[in-house]
Amino acid sequence: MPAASAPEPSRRDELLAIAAGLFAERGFKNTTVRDIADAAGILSGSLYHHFDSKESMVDELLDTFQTELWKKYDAIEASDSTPKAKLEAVVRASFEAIGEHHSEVAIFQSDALYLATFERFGYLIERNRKFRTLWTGLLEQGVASGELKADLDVALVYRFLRDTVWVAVRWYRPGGTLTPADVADQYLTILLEGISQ
Amino acid sequence: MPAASAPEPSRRDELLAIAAGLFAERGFKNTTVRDIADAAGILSGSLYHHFDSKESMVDELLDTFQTELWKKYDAIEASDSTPKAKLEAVVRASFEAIGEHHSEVAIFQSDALYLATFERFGYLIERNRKFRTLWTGLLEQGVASGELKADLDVALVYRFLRDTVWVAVRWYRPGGTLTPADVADQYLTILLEGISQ
DNA sequence: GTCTATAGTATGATAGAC
DNA sequence: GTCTATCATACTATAGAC
Repeated sequence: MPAASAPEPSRRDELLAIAAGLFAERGFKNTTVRDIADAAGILSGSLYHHFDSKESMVDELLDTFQTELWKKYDAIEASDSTPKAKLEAVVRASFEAIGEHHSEVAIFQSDALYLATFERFGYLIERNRKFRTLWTGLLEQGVASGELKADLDVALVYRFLRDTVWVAVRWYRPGGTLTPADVADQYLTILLEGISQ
Repeated sequence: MPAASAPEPSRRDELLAIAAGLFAERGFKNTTVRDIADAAGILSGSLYHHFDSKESMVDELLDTFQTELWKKYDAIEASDSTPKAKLEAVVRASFEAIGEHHSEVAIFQSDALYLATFERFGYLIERNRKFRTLWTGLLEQGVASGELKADLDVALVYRFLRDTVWVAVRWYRPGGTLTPADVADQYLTILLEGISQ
């Protein structure tokens, strides 16, 4: 019976984590099943005992991560904070996701556009729409409530905000001196107050 | 004799432009030489009359674009504006580059990290270093001159600014209603003043 | 759960005719 | 400048032994 505090990862989970690291580092298409098998110390054919295909590996990674993220988003949306506070909360939750699911976010940033061209990954497009609806909604409510500037171009600020948050996965390294909360604080300060003296 | 106002593109230039569009749209690795040839209406073997390899195509695209961009950066750096004005100018020049060399910027954003692992593309790493030196230098000078907030974390603001500018290539479409100058204006306003009321 | 062995395909690139 | 034809290699995936 494994200790409750450290559930033993199954071999399958280990392999998936190895694949995630490689996909994140060099891209889905640039990672071969042989690369994954090599990194795991087995032969490529053995991978197919655990997974149907290379695609199903990345599918499982992205779906699991997004499901978890949306639990947090839904809770924030359902809370009774002000629009601005909700916006800050979803930004913080997103930076936390970069800290906790670094590989998955990196894969999503690099390969989602390509993967979304296959029917199998159609859910990526649907989730993207839902994401935009949530974030632009909060911006619009913030403008309406007077917490944000009245003359904002919401569509443009949305893209600015979205990109600013997720692109941080390119340089942020979990386990360094900066916590996700630190980065979120600084990003929100810049976004809300600007850098001008 | 071709008209001076519209120099005829050579067949080679046409092929390079076709390759650029495909690389930008689906990534370097996801684009095959057959894809490029198909799009040009020729067979893949014929491409090798014009280019040594697929790599040399992307090499030429990135190098040409970066050389041109650095002419602008160097001129801005050498001007006698204030640090803040120089910073605004390099941001504007970068958005202009997204407008004028959309495919090249997109390729750079998607594939530079992967390509830089080959010696042939070592210049990408060197240029990246030069870029960071220029931008962080301007931020530091802006803080020193009192134009920017004194308590800025320059390294973090640099990454924020850099990513915010270049990642716009993902959604910006040249020829739409927004000019690069429009986008630059809005981005700079957010960056300098923030979105808080 | 992993290995051996291999099928089937896609890919970058080349040689020589037209 | 393009085509025909093809090579050599790399890739995903499968079948069956251990």
